[in-house]
Amino acid sequence: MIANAHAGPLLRKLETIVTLTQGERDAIAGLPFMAREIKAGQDLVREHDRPSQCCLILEGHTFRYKLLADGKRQILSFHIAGDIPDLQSLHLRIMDHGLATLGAARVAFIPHEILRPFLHAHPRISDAFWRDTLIDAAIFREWVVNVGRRSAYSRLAHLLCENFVRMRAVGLAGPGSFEWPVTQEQLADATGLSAVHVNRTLTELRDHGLIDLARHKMVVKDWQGLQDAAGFEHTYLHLQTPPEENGTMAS
Amino acid sequence: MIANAHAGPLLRKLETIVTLTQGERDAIAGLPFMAREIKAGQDLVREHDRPSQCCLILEGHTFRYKLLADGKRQILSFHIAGDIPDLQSLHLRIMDHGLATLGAARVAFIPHEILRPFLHAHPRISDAFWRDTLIDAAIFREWVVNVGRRSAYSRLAHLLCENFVRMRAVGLAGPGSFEWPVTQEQLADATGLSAVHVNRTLTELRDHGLIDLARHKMVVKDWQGLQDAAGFEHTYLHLQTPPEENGTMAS
DNA sequence: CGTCCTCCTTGATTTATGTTATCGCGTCAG
DNA sequence: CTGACGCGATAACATAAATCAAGGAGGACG
Repeated sequence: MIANAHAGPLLRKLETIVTLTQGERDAIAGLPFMAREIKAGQDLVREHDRPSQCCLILEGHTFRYKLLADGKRQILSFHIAGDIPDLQSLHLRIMDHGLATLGAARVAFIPHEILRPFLHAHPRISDAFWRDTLIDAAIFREWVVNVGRRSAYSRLAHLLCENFVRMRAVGLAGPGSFEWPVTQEQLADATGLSAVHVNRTLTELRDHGLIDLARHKMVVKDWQGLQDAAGFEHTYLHLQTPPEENGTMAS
Repeated sequence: MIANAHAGPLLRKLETIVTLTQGERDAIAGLPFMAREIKAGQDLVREHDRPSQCCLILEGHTFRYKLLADGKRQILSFHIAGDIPDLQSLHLRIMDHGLATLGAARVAFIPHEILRPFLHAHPRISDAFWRDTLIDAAIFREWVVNVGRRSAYSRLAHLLCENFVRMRAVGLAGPGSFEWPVTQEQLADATGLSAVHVNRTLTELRDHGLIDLARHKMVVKDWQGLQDAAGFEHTYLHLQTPPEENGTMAS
């Protein structure tokens, strides 16, 4: 039994990266998590902040974003329970982007001055975090490809594939669906499209029988078809256990 | 005097991230660099490779890219002397993208089995590398914004700003110009535009008196104007010494 | 139980950018 | 010298996606 219930999501996440010893698990459970409930659409960190702590998502969905001078927004990534989206603030003083909640979320804040010596004392966990930030970067690269070179249709399909696989990897998605409190405007900001065009394209994906997305629930109706539409290959996610062996429905 | 002339670019790069001790400098100079000349347009690593070494750029320009099934290409980043673009291969087995030369280049290959214990023995250098990969990720984020939300005009201007600042930071650009053996097709693949439109937009930037780009030389004629056109802010590059104090021309 | 407010939907029109095609120039191999 | 080739420049035309505009559905809340 772990001492700290809040450690659950982080442990689950880290176990997808490295196999932890019991000592390491205990050490993580011993960290002082200060949990807080955050409402939907709230900023956790803002661009240009100089945070002195990191945010561990315990429950719910968050996203990173940047705003342009003319008010346009670009969403950079989506994050789920077990993620520490601003881990980088340990090494980079100034936030170059914001972090906000999608729906309501539960978040634990961990002070840098705790995390730094902790990682120093546990080099394997430190390596796991390094590996995680490298996977983060790999996902950013794929997003560059997505917004740079794919059609609206493939682009949206690709985003849906990615989220499905990532959520399944940590057990947060059922065999063919997952909860996702995202609006079409947010999908637009994640794909570099307009909200209107996201609506039209989503309708198209629905009409082709690939997905169903309504009332914060995403249903994957034709997983192979969705991957084909997206040109999705999971390599860039660098999963320890590929989706097929991971419970994602075969067909 | 350093023992190994090949270590120069890497030392210069690392010094922009941390201040090294003499012992650390000597240790780096003691690494066994196997230098090789590579012609223009050659692959250094391919997508899906499982490299057992990292590439240190000693001289010249390289870029990372991905190919899509339909033959489209997206360039993900440009790299210069001192960079180790595939450092991530230390932690992520499979390459999720390729690495190729722009013009002719000189490259040193360093085996993983040398680099791993080396970083273990020199935690401050290891931290510097971690910080560098985090800055890499920050640049990818800005590229997502660039291709996702900026007009062709701003987008191209932004790419030029970024390269100018990055090259100045390591002393590879003069006060208002730098060598850059890039073709318009490559600029297109980096910005998610078509080569034809890059040509048009470049002409526009030239006509506005912001830049001049010909015969592999990029001249910044109106640095402030170029930044304004791009909406460029250097924050995301996380430089130790900001451009102004860094020798970039004031006007 | 109605009313506000978000979010979704759909249609008409515009526009930025892509596509296709052609031409000129410089370089380089034979 | 000359032909081939890669690259840059331009023009004509095509189109994906943005923008503008108006409803409509469903929750939240008094």
